[in-house]
Amino acid sequence: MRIGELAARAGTTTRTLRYYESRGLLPARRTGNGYRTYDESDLRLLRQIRTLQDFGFDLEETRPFVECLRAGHPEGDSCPASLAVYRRKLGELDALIGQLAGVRDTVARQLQRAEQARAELAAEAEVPGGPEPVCELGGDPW
Amino acid sequence: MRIGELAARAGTTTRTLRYYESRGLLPARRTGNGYRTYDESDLRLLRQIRTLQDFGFDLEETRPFVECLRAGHPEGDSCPASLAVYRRKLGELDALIGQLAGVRDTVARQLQRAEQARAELAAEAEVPGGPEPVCELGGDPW
DNA sequence: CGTTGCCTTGACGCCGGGGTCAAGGATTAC
DNA sequence: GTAATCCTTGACCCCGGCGTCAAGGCAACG
Repeated sequence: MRIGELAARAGTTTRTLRYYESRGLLPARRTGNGYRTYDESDLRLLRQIRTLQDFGFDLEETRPFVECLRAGHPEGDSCPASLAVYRRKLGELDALIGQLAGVRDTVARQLQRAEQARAELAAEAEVPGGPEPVCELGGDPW
Repeated sequence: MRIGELAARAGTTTRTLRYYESRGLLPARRTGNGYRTYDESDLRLLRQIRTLQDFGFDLEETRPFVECLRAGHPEGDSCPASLAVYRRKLGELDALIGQLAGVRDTVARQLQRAEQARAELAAEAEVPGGPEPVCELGGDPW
């Protein structure tokens, strides 16, 4: 099969395939006229790459999986190098998620605070000298 | 104060300040010799920008906060436009965190599966024809 | 006077993962 | 024959947020 068909079957573009080839990730055989030609096993490699890319793996991080498949293993993650990438990625994801969760909470608190401040200003403007801010720690109002 | 001092006091670089100015975010007055000159209020604006940037806000997203401060409000988030950015960012963060959590779980499962497969292969190789895989649903082994 | 150290503008580089021409060759279809 | 698709390589573009020169001006110190 030629590049256009492979691209279509993997749901990507010819440009992407040539890019992968330029990175040494998915080399192609050539026919007499210089056209790239691929077979079903290339489609498997490509699908492996795409799956990992969709997970947010860098292109370089897919390389161990591709090489594992090319070495004849049944799955791209049948090799230690692939497992190592999984583990590293898990760590990165945990770190990133934790960091984002921290930011999320900070932003949520800032929003709360700012909304509260605006509400107080609005109330004060509506009834100038009107309802005092309630003291939530109050005992009996003398 | 001049650009170098402002940069130092905000923990950033002169290049960054010129970049912000080129984006219209932090314009500078000029002295007679063409040097940029800033005052304390500029430092406040800059700190606001930097804080939000550290949270992962795009530069454009800091603009409402800066304009809010420049309009004389006590805080950068004292204006509705800033609150809108907060809310939008919260949504984005939640979506992103959820997505990353999904990927994290998928990767974790893949890792588990792949490790399990390797362990089974190793066991089989160690005692060829040895311990059969246990059938967890078994009744009596006839 | 020279040296050092700040400042100015302008312009290119980087990173990842390709998109998007451009100019030309090969094959197939009619 | 020629039109329509494919294919080839090469090269520039994009994004955001700056880093990093380059070439030259202004100020202060000794």
